[in-house]
Amino acid sequence: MGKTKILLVEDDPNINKLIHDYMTARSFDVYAFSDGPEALDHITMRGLPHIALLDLTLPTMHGFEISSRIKAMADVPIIFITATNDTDTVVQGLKKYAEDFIVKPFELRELEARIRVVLARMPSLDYASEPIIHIDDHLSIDFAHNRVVIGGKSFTLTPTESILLHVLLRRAGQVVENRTLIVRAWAGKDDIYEDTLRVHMHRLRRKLESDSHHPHYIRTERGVGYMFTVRPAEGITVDADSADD
Amino acid sequence: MGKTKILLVEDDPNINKLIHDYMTARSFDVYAFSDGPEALDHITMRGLPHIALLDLTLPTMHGFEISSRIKAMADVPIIFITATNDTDTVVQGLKKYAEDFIVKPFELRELEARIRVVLARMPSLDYASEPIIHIDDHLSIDFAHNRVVIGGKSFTLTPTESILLHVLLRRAGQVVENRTLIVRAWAGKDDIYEDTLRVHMHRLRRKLESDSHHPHYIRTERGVGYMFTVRPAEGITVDADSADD
DNA sequence: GGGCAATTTCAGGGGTTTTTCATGGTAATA
DNA sequence: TATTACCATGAAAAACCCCTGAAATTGCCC
Repeated sequence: MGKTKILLVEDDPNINKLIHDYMTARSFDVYAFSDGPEALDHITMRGLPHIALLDLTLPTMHGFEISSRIKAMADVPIIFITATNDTDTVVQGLKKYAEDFIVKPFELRELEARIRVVLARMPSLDYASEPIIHIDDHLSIDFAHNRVVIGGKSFTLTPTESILLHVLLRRAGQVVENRTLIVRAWAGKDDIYEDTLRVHMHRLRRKLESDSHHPHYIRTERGVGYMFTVRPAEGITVDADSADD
Repeated sequence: MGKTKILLVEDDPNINKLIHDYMTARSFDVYAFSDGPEALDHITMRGLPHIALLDLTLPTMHGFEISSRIKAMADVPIIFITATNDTDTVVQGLKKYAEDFIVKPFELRELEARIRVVLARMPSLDYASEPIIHIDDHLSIDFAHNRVVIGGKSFTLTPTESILLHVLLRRAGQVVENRTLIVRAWAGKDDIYEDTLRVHMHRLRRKLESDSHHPHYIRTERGVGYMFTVRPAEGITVDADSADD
């Protein structure tokens, strides 16, 4: 597996170069841009990064906007870099979009430390590095374009479905609690009920499960949450035999 | 589910009270202390919080020290509150101990936002990430997937059974009182009778005892409670220490 | 505004889990 | 042995959770 990919969007050339050089020296792969559209184009072409560092005030597109677009594709962690210390902005950003917020001027060491903390909490990010993820012979997923290909057929995922699938995939083999799924897919909102989650899981299943009564990929853990399972070969060890109840 | 529990350690009475009152008003359960030892005692007595807010400079115990002790018990997320903006301290803290760092003076809204972000990105501090526990040659337990494998057969545990087994296992070799089991499995509810507990223990036994008349693993201590016993020599080592009520 | 896609709410049904209840068994005590 | 308190067990009722389709709502683009 390759290096960790950082998407950087910062219009001040000096700061941009500083971050780029420092992080590159710390053996990250840094893709640096000075405005939102180019960065989003890059994602469309080359796939998702493991983490995004976004300045807030940019020439044509606000950092929040970029963040929304990225989050509509997948659950990519975001750190905002900003010159303003305005509490409203910070709170709004944290509530709706970001995993962290760092205020200029800052030291690069601190930025690095914060990046690593965030990444440490986001397991299995290898999925984000390949433009197209091949789950097995039947299923492959392209998060940058919100598409799944299953048994030759191709479906478009809605933004919500996309995030849910991404969160599940990132923790493949572990049960992801309903609460966690809701928090990640509907960050900031507080009036989302489990019923809503169920409906979305249902439609996600309809797209990638051939037999929805015996789901192959997405498993329900009653009372807890859902789990993405990668069946036979690699993946997790679910003990050879399972006679089940 | 109950409220989110915050452990607060801050020796400045004003700030302490401010945070306590604000977070309580935002419907968190706040356990506030002015020094490390009392806070750690509280954990030993009353169980782990969902998140800890720690000041760095405290009378007898440094915030880093408290953090180490807590992290040694469980993966509880930590946010440091500090007056210093020293990068070395921040970096060191983030690297080794904390999920986030907030510098005084700060607005309570921002603290709340950061708490929520940290909680949202934690993989849930339940027993969801423990590895498979091998009790002996016949029995192994996988709490992450709520399953037991006994003599080649695999059974799924219901949530209640899972909790009960988990509590018993953590104190393997000791008798766990009925009342304790009830508090653990039905935290918050107050109309649970021992009869109910017995029925659940019965069904737990049916799943992992081959001869329910002569139970091998779960022993009844008449008038007191139940005890999980690991028979011969090389049983498992279930952490000697445990912090519960 | 009209149309379209996505989201959310709602309600029925099915299955599982939890709880209660009733009965018989077992250990301690006098 | 009789009594009492506690426990095991099965069965049935109640509560709960999830699936699913359909309708209502929202949001966006032309």
